[in-house]
Amino acid sequence: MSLDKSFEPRAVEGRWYERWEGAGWFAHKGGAQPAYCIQLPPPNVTGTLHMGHAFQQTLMDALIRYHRMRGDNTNWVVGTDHAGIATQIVVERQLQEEGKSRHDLGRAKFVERVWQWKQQSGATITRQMRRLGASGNWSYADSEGQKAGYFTMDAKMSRAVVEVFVRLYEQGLIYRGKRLVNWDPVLGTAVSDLEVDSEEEDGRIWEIRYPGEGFSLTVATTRPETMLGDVAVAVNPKDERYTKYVGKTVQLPLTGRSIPVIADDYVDPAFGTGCVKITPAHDFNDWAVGQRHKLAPVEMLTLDAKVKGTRYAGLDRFEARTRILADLKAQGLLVSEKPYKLRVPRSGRTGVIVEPMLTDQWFVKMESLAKAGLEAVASGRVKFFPEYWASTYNEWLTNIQDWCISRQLWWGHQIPVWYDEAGRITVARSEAEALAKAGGAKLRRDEDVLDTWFSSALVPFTSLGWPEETKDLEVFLPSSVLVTGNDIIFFWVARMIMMTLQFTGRVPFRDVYINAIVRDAEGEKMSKSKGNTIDPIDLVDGITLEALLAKSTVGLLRADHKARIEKYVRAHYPQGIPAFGADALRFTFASQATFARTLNFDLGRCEGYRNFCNKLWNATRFVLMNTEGRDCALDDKAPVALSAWDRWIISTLQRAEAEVEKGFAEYRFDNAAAAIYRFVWDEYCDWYVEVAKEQLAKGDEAAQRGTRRTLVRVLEAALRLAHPIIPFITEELWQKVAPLAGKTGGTVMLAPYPRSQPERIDEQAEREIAFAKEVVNAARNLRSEAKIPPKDRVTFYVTGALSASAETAMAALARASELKIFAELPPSDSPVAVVGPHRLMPHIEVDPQAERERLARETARLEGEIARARGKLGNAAFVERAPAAVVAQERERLAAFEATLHKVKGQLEKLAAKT
RNA sequence: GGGUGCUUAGCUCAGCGGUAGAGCGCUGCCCUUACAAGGCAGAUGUCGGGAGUUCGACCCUCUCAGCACCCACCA
Repeated sequence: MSLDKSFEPRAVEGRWYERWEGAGWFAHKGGAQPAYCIQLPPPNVTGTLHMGHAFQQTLMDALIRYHRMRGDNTNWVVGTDHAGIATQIVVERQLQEEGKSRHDLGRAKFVERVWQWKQQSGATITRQMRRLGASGNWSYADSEGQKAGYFTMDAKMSRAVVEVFVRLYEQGLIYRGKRLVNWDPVLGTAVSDLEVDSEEEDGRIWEIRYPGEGFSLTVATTRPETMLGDVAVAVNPKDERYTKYVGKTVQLPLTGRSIPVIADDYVDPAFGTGCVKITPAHDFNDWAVGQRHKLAPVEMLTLDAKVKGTRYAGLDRFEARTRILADLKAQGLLVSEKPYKLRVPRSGRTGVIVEPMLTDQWFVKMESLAKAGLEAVASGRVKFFPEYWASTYNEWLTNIQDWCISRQLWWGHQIPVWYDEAGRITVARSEAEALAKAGGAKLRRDEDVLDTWFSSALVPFTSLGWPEETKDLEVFLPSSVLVTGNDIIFFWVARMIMMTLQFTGRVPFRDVYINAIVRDAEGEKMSKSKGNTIDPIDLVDGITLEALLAKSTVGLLRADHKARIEKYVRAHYPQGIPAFGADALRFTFASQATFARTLNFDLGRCEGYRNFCNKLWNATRFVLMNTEGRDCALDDKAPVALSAWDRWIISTLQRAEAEVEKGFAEYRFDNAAAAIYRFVWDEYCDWYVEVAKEQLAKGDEAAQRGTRRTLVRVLEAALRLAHPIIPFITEELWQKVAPLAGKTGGTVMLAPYPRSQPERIDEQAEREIAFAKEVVNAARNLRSEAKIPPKDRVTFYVTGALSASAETAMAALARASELKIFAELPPSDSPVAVVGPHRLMPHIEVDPQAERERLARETARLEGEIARARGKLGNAAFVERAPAAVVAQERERLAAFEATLHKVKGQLEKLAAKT
C-alpha cells in the first residue's frame, strides 16, 4: 500500500493507459453537455512520432483532459493520413532494394503493396501517442477496427472525397487544363507551389548572343539549355537601345529557328543586358509573356527532364547544358559566364530541381473560396492564437493561385473522372454512374490521384460523418480549437477553412492555436543530419549512449555526417538520456509553451520537472503516512479546528485554480504549468507540509483532525488540478489519496476539475501567513548570517507577542526551540532582524564585528530605498499627477523603510556603545 | 522587394505604464524521520542602441542595429 521511496515513471505509466482506454473513458458522451472537440492533425500513417507531434499532442491532450474533467462532452477526433507522396516514396525505396520498380509490379499490385505496408507500420505512431498518454477517441470513426480513428483512404473517407470532387466540379470550381505546373521529374508528378522550396544557391549566369540581320542581341540566362524552347527575345518597350529591333527577328542559335523580338514591360532594362529570352513552356514568367504575345510554346523537355527534339534529344537537362554551352562557345556566341547567386526551386519531397512543365492537370478555382476564408477570420468566426498568425494567413489567401490537385502517383484517391474515346469528360461518383451518364460509351478512368491535402482539407466534416447529416456534425462542428504548426497554415488550415465553409456553411474550428516549432537547446532546427533530433520516446524511457549513437547514425544518406553526429551526441548526452517519464516530458512541453514561435527544448528543464513529479510523489507519501488509518475529519462528528495555516493553504489553492483556468482559457500552458508547480512545491511542500508536521505533533485533537483533513483535501485537489498535464502520476497518487479525502469514482480523469471558489479565499489568513513567512524568513536569514548549524535548535527572543501561526512556523521552519517575548530586547551582540513592529534575535553568542557589518549592509540597503522613495515623493509632478493610490503606496513604503532603519540604527548604536 | 516575430540573469524563457521574475546553472552550509531527483541561505541584469510621449518607460511611439522565419517572377 505504501509508495516506493521515489517516483519510477515506468512502473506507474504501465498501469494506467490500458485501463483508461479499455474502460471506454476516452469516448465522447451522448448527453447535452457542452461539446468540446479537437481534430488531431492526422499524422502520416507510416510515420513515427517526433518532438513536434509530442509537443502539440501534449497540449491537445491537456486541453481534452481539462475539458473532460470539467464535464464537457469531449471528442478528440483522431486519425491517420495516407500521405500520398511520402508513403509512395517509402514503398518505392523498399522495391528498389529488391531491384524492382513500381512499374514492374503494375498499379494494382503496387497499391496492394502499399496497403500491406500501411497495415504493418500504421500502428507505430498511434502506439507512441498512447505512450505519451494521449486520450484520443480511438474508436471514433474507426472504420478499420484498429482503434486508430479514421484513415484518410478508408471507404467512408474516400466516398466523401469523391462526393466533394463531384460537387466542386458541378459548382464550376474544378477545372482541367493544360497549364504550366511545377514538375518533379524524379517522381514524375506535378506538385503544388507550396511543395516547392526555393533556396539561394551558388550558380552561374551566362550571356548568349542571338544574331539578327545586321545586328545581334545578347540575352542573359541562368538556364542556357532552355534556349531550345525559346520563342522570342523580349526587351522593354521604353528601352531606347532596342526599340528599333522590335518586330525584327533573330536567329536562335543551334536550332536554325528564327524568333521575333518583342516588347514587354516585364523586362527590366537595368538588369543584365536588357534582353530576355522567352521560353513559355519552361518558365512561369515567360509563360505569361507568351500568353500576352500569343506565342506558341515550344516544349524542349520530356517529363523525365531529358531534351526532346533537336540533336540534343535524349540528353539529361544538365548534360544538355554542358553540351550546348560548349557548342555556343565554339560558334563564338557565348559572350560571358559569371558566378551568380540564384534561387533554385526544389521539390520538397525529393530535393530535385523542379521543372515547370506544360501538362494536363486538375485545378480548384480559389478566388471565391479564398474570399470566404478571409471573411471567416476577419469577422472573428475563426481566431488565431497567437493573433499575429492571422497576417500570414491573410496574406496568402489574398494572393492565392489556383490549386493544382492532380498528382501523377498511384497511392491516393483516384480522380473520379472518366473519358470516352473522343476525350469527353464524365465526372461521377462511381464507374456505374459514369457509364450511365456517358450513355454507354466506352470509358477510361483518369489515372491521376488527388493531392493528399485535398482529403486532409475535408477532415473537419468528413470525420464526423459527412455527407450524411449526422448528429455529430451538429454537435462537434465547428470543433473548439485546432492545434497545429505554422508550417501547415497554407497546406491545411486555410484549406480546411475554405472547404468546410463551402460544404457546410460553418467554420471548421473556432480557435487555431499555432504551436511553436521545437528546436534543440541551442535553437537549431532539429535534423537527422545534424544528429540533434530527439526521439520523444527516448526521453520517456531513457536510452544508453551506445543505443543512442547507434540509432542516430543508422540509415544515413551521407556517410560523412556520421562522425559529426557522433560527436554531437557524445557531447550532449555523455551518459545517454535518463528515463524522465511521459509526465515529466509533458510538463516540460506545457511549461515551455509560450506564445513564441520556437521552443528550444531544454533537457535540463525536463529533468527539473521529473524532479517535480518526484516531489509530488514524496509529498503524497508524507500525507499518506500521516493520514492513512487516522481520522481525517471526513465528517464533522468530532470537532475540527482549522488554523490560519490551514485556511491559508486552502485560500492559496483557490488562487492557483483560478490561474490554471486562466492559463487554459488563454492557451498559456506555461502559465498554467507554472501555477501548478508553484502551488505544489513552493506553497504546499515548502510551507504547509512543514507546518502541518508541527500542528500534528503539538496540536490538540481538533487541530490534528483539521490538519489531516486539509493535508488530504488540498493534495487531492492538487492532483486533479495537475492531471491534464501529468496524467499518469496523478492517477497513481489519486487512487490512494482520494478515498482519504472522501472522494469516490474509479479514476481521476473523470473526477470533477477543481474550480476556484472565491468564498474560500481568506484574505485575513493570507495576511497573517504572509507575516508569519516574513518572520520565518527573517529568522532563517539570521541563522544563516550567524552561521548557526542547521541542525541546532535555538531560542529566539522577540519583542511583542507573535501570532500563533507565526509561532508554529518558527518552530517548524526556523528550528526555534522556544520564543521568549520581551518588551525590549535584552542587551546582546546577537544579530537582530526587524519584521514589522517586531524585533527578532537568536539567543546565541556572536562576533560583534560581524554583526556590525551585517547591520551596516542593512542600513545601506534601507537608505537606498529611502532615497529613492523620497526622490519620487519630492517630485511635485509625481504627487500631483500620479494616481492617489500609487502615491499613498509610495508613502507607506517610505514610512516602513524609515521605521525599520530607525530600529536598525538603534541596534547599531547599542552595539557600538558596548564595545 | 513585401510580411511577421524576436533581442530581459551564464543558459532557456516569463513579465507589467509605478520596488526587475522563474526554471536550470553557480556559491556556501546541511544526508533534519516525505523527498540529496532534497532543504536553507546567497550572488548575478545601464531589460539590444538612440530619440520621443509621460509625473514616471523593460512596457507606448519613432528610429537604428542584429537574429530568425514566411511570401514574391527579376532573366
